[in-house]
Amino acid sequence: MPRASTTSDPFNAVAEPRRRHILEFLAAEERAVGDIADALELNQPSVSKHLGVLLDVGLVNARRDGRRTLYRTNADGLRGIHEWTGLFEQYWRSQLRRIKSHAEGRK
Amino acid sequence: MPRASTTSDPFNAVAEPRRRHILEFLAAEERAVGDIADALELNQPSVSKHLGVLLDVGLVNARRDGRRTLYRTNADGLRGIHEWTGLFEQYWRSQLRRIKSHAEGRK
DNA sequence: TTGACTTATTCCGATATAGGAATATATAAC
DNA sequence: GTTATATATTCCTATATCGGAATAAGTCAA
Repeated sequence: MPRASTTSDPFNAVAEPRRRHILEFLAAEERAVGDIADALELNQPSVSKHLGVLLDVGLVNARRDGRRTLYRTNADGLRGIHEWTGLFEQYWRSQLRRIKSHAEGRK
Repeated sequence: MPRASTTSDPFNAVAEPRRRHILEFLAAEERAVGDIADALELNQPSVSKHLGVLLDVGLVNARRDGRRTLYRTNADGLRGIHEWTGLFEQYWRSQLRRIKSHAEGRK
């Protein structure tokens, strides 16, 4: 079986670096496809395809404006990932404590 | 070009649901491969392969104990993802505020 | 309508999977 | 040594990608 579809969930969608760049670029304000392509130095079809994936999993919103389509990051779609990784925070914290106390020469 | 290698970075490694389950299972304490396979109802070779990926990107640590190999989640490897998604927290917060104030009938 | 502009879609090729089965390797027990 | 146990690796197949090029589709202007 191949890897799960990127359209299936946000974890897969953000596994692609260019899609992360797009999400960063669209976080603060909506942008047209061409502007994204220019800013990130990608081909227009490539941008449209990545946006399609992000749209499918709900990580961006789209709005038509004349002949342009304006996209913007839907940050709420990233909360699930943030919360999942947050489950491990206690562990990396305690590990840091161990390292720290060791460096300080304490048991 | 295909998707980036799963061994290249944690984002790709956690895109696979079974690997996320493994990380959860190994968060609190180290476990042997067979125990993981039993608990998550996976075949042993499948578990070994997933652990190999997680080990390559530094998301687990391994330790030999007789004929067993004990693995444990290295939570620190997940901090990068947590921090990246955290960049968007201000946006989902402000969106929640908008929704909330709208629901309360305020402008 | 015709043409310009913007975005979406299709077709293609190359490749990195993930699972299953079988096998190899390593360690312990007898 | 031989056997049993635990884990890693190899080989195979099916499939989901990603990028590039070309094209289609939607929208506006004259």
